[in-house]
Amino acid sequence: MTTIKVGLQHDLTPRQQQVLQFVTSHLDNQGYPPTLREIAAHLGVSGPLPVSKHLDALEKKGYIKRDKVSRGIGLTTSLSRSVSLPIAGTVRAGHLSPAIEDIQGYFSVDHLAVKGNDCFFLRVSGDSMIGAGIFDGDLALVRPQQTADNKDTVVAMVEGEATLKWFYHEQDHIRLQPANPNMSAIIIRPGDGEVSIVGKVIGVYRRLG
Amino acid sequence: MTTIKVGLQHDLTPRQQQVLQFVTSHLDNQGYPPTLREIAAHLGVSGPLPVSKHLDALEKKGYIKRDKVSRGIGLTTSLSRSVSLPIAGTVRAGHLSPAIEDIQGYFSVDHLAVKGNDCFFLRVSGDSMIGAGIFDGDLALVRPQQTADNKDTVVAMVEGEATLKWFYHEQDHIRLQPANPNMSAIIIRPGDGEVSIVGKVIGVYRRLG
DNA sequence: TTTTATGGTAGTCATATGACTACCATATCC
DNA sequence: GGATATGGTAGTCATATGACTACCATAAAA
Repeated sequence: MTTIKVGLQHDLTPRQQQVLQFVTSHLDNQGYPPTLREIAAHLGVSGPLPVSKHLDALEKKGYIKRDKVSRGIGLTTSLSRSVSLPIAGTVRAGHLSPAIEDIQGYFSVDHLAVKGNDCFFLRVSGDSMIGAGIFDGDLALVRPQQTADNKDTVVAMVEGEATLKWFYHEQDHIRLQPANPNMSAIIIRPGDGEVSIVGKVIGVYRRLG
Repeated sequence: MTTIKVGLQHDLTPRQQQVLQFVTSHLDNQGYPPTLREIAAHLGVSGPLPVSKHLDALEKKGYIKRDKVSRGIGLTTSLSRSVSLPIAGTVRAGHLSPAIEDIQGYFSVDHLAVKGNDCFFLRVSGDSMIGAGIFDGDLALVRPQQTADNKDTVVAMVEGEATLKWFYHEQDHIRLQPANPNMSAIIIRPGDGEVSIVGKVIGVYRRLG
């Protein structure tokens, strides 16, 4: 029971694990795969041939894909695919405030959590979405889009300011509903000012402890 | 203010954008970067020199990092590190249940969110931590540890089963407190059974929409 | 024992590849 | 007009690099 095996690659020999790990870390650090001789140097062996054998074994076992070109090593494991997205400033979710500012930093997230390639994070401030489990300080993953469906959590620009609310389109108006019983909804009717949906919140990340 | 440049690459010429996009897609598809001549062929130009110029421009603008080796192109965006962690099964946060099972999959998260290298994710089921903004279906990022401080959210093994609760050490007993007024705390006194802390919840990821 | 898989040394070879020179065209900026 | 940046053609060159041959050692399997 309960044993958590974190990438142990049971069917690999220790040497093959070493090679795979080096290739992976080289890709992480340099952005491109190592040459056979670079791997050889890391292993402490003298020629490219043993390395080539190990890579062949790794390919046969399905861990990598080789091409007959320089640095022609590709990881088949899409495990480690992630996307680094900018943290685009702060949204005041309680009271309205200047909203989205410049990029504060970057945060990586699994590519499966992201749809499209223009998503970004916003750091939430305020308690207006507390009922939706979105707290002050959380990172909201936002996908830019102009439309929204009812009950979507959206970032809406209202009179030049960004708000994080539930979105409801009702009859002749849009209701921006905070998930907090102490706060009241904002009703926007045509002509009340500029209202545009910046995007939809498709994920939330919170750090604890 | 307010301009969100999410990979829009405003400061790139169309040609430079083409190059960057090709490099990115080549990395996605092949797992390693293209050569200058492969990029040239894609652009429809005849020699490596224009490509080299474009890559130099991209490096100067901070989009890539070049090395003077074959395929020595690394994306700076992927340099912000992430870690792929296993999703180690399900924790029933409401009622106690068999707890941690085998690995369901993997999920990448920014390395800054992880302390240590033996963390893992648990998929939450149940509503017992709803007051802490941890909902059914959320991914809880767990750092294994034996100790816990008061008010920490922990994964505790109680009589062979895993629970997700707030941890309080009081006088002669441990109180595992659900963040849900409809549920009552579990009091464990020495001799009541095996109680061990599996780990502390250091992050929560939730997918919306 | 023989075979097979793993893991290694030493070295050769063809060529893929980055760097470079020389030159040109077209814009934009001051 | 002159300077500068972008974008390109044609070609050369040194070497990095994958593939290969020949040979060896060890351990496990048949």
